[in-house]
Amino acid sequence: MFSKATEYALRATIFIAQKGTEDNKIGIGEISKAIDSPPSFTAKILQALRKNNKIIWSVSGPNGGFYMTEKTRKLPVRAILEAMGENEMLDKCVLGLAKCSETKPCPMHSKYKIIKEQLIELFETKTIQHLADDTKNGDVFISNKSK
Amino acid sequence: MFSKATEYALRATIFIAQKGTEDNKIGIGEISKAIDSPPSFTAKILQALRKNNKIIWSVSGPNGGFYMTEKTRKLPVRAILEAMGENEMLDKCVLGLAKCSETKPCPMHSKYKIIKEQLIELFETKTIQHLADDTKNGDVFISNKSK
DNA sequence: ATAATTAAGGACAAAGTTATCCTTAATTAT
DNA sequence: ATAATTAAGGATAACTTTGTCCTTAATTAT
Repeated sequence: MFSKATEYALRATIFIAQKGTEDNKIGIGEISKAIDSPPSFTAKILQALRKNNKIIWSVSGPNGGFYMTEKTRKLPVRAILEAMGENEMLDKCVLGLAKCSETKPCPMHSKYKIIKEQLIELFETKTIQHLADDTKNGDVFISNKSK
Repeated sequence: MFSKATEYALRATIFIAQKGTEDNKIGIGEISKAIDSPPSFTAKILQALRKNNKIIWSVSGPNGGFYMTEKTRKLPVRAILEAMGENEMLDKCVLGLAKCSETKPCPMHSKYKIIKEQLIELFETKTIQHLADDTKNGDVFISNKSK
């Protein structure tokens, strides 16, 4: 469904939402180990989430790391997707037709549309906080590595 | 949603289903022009659909080209997706977690599952023939090029 | 048989994505 | 102030996907 970069972005953000606060910042090492992602690549992604879209926060230096505020935890999952440039995927024609539309629908259009609307609804109503809460006591991420 | 290769595969197959019969085969030139895809790349894709999965048929030589039989027109859209290796996408975790499952669900699992099931249902019930019929008198494909 | 036409298939090129490494900047502790 | 720690950012490498080109094989028409 999404690119690897977006998967890492989602996992990292959820993890940071669970554990990262202004006085308990999390380093890229811990994050990438927890969510099973390549550290440097993940760092780039977090930079983007921070710089362009201000979904997460960070500070350099000892005891530095990443964290989130109450405010950004309330953002919908879609905010992460937007930051990762996955917006197109949410309104694109399944057949990749540029001109597919209500008035000139491709043969999948009407049925696919209904499904896509549910996806959008899901990503817009679920917040980062919701996802963090749903896994607070689980080890969904940690267990990813050990097959 | 899908790769470009898969988009071309879907469009090409629908187009062939509409126009290609054993005594009216369609050349790669006409196909790629109609569906707005790179000819050589599309040729490779059609080779695969032919050779590995026998969704379409072809013959070389003058008046050669691609066509479909009644039988393969009745195949579900999913057959094309399988041929294009998009199967993984239909049962993958949104977050890309290897271990996400019913017993150890990621925080998107339960809601995403419902949507994914609809997608699978759609691709399994819609046949290539259905899609061909739905656009028989339209110029959905041809119009794709001219913006 | 020969020439013409069309798909098959191999080699390769271009572009995009994923991933690594190294240097710089920011921050903290001593 | 200095040293240590951590993210920021640039350069580049590895890999995948997308796309092109050329030669070969198959088929048809003459």
